[in-house]
Amino acid sequence: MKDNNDMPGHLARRFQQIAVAVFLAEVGDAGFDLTPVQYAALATIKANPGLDQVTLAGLIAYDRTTITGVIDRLVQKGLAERRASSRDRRARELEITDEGRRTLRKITPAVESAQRIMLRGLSAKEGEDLMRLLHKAIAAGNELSRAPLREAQA
Amino acid sequence: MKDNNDMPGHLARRFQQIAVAVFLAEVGDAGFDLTPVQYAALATIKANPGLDQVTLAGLIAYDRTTITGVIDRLVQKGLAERRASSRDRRARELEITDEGRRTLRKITPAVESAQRIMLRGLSAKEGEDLMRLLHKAIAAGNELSRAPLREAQA
DNA sequence: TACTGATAGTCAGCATACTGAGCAATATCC
DNA sequence: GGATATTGCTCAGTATGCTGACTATCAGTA
Repeated sequence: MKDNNDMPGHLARRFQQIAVAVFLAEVGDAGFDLTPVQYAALATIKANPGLDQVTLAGLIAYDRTTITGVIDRLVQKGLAERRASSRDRRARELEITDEGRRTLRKITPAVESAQRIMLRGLSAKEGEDLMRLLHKAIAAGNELSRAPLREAQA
Repeated sequence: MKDNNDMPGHLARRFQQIAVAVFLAEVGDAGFDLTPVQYAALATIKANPGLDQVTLAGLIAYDRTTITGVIDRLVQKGLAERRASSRDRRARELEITDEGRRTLRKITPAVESAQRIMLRGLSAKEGEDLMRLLHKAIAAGNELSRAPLREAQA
């Protein structure tokens, strides 16, 4: 019988599990309390000032019902702001705060360190291969989840 | 600046996200309501009759606080049973039911189909490479999460 | 302009995952 | 044998991530 540990789905779960643990440990050691999900959202808000929640969700492949809570927590920590949009009264425009910018800058080393640690069992070439293969598999499966990656609108 | 989508942690999250969606879709289409996590637990109970919860958790790298709820749901669906252990009154022995065995047998094609679909963007060799690299990275990071993989005790 | 459909966001509910705490039972050490 | 440490399990609390439903708003069209 095929072992669970030989199924790609199970490997995906374990790699993600380790990745999250490593991220939280590194960022925590650096003195910050930010999850991988919150980090990605904050970095994307910084890179796309004034974007709305649906666009943000698309850029990082989060479900729109998940992004609500993530932003709630970023706002509550004073790292981001949520404003009503002037062009579309349904939408909320997101901005990073100065505090958010400071936090992003300070945790960057920890985040980069975490990415290295998750690949520490692999050579540089193997790490690149893994990234490339994950990219390729993800691109092919992008539309299969409820929260696919979406390019920003022009 | 490095894009989120080039970080291994983010790729891990996306691959897992797609893997879960594909699994639920395939198994759901086959007429069953079982999550990837519940499937792995049930298959492992079947392969190791009478094991206790901590051992089960170790075999599939789940946290011990997570396994409680997973087993609750398997028991509630009539797929597994939880009995007091005779040797250790703290422990619970787990058994698969006939219904659980039937379910496992019937959903196997859907589970296998799901594993193929998650790799559909890759050639056979690329799929093998991805599995091998994930294995290697996971082995090196095993102890970094709160729920590492553990071999069964002799 | 009124109708229709689509879109932005939220909410309730459920299932992972984890932290940290606690209880009961077992194992170990003196 | 009794104190101590460890182990198996559970629980409360928090954070993703999803389904499905709902409101408010917008866009397109008859």
